Amino acid sequence: MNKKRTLLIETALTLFYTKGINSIGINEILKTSGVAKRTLYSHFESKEALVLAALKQRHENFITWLEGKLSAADSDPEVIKQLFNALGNWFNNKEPSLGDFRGCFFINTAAEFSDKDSDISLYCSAHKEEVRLLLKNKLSNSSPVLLDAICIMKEGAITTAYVTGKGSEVTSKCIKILSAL
Amino acid sequence: MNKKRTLLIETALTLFYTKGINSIGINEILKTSGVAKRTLYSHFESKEALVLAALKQRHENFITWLEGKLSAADSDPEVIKQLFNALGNWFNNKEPSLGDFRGCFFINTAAEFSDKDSDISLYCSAHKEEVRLLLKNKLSNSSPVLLDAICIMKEGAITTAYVTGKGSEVTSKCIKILSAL
DNA sequence: AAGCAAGTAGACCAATCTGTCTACACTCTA
DNA sequence: TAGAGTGTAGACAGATTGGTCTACTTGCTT
Repeated sequence: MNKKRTLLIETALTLFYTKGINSIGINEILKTSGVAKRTLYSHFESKEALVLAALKQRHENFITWLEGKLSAADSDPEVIKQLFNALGNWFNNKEPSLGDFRGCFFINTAAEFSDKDSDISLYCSAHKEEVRLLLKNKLSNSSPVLLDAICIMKEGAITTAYVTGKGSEVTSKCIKILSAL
Repeated sequence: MNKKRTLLIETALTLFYTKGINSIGINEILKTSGVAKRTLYSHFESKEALVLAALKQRHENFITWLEGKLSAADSDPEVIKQLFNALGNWFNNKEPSLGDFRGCFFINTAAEFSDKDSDISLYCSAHKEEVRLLLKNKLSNSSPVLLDAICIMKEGAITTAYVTGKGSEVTSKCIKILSAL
């Protein structure tokens, strides 16, 4: 069934996200999941196919999570507050559905794959576009500048939290700054 | 002399930055630079040592470049304008001293190395700290919030430009947003 | 009960990885 | 002119990579 397939994707996603795609070999995914190599290659034609499946899984997890976090927000300031508070939780490992924080999986993956035209890089770009669209639909369409500001600061907050490790302070600063706009 | 050493660092930096550290083997650096393997290992005790040297080189290049770009700025709005215009040039490959744009070398490298306590990850974090310090010294110390905003938006702009490929529009948006603060 | 799909374990392959080592060549200086 | 220092070319080692293949087992369905 797709039971093994699902297990492989979940295992791959966890390992890829926590260690980086190039640092995780197929054999490690097999060992962790307990699945045989033959089975993996009957479900996925290559490691790249598995990577794409993991990206897709993460994308769905993230979008679902984000929609949930923003569902109660009914005004622009409320969207900002809910969004960055949720991000702050994530940075501090208080969002179990997103796993232990190690930056944005799509930014990290794009950093590992230099070919901009590869399916993997294109998927990372498309993910960001879809998150932007989600936020756009949540905001009053009166201020396109606010959408830009939120998206740019969101990326900045994630990157800053990951690279510098100071994730606790960043999000409240973002809320303060964006509220002043 | 340190001629070979310099050549190795420059070659390594270019290759690491354009392709990613885990995607570039020692042998490729040797082939490109024309240096013998024995020579490399007489100058650097491991690949990691070479990576650290390349990071240091990039750090110095970047700081020098940034200081040059901000030297004429004598007010906060001027700093913002010069900074993000310079970043915009970088994104559009108009800053030869920084090489073909492939995001921030330090963010990309941090994404590849998951161990936060490794020398490599620590160097990436320290680089961001030093850039922040440089900007702090350039700004009137009356507004700490502005410094935060600039730093977060800088990271967001770099990441957005790299992952989505839309680097042309981002920086002018940043200037507009920050000027409204 | 038969047969097929989906699984397992793991040997194997060719390539690539970092790093070591041998053997030799050049160039400066004492 | 002798020796030290720095370089070269590349074979080699041992581990690991993604991926293929054989031979066998399990479990569902008709």
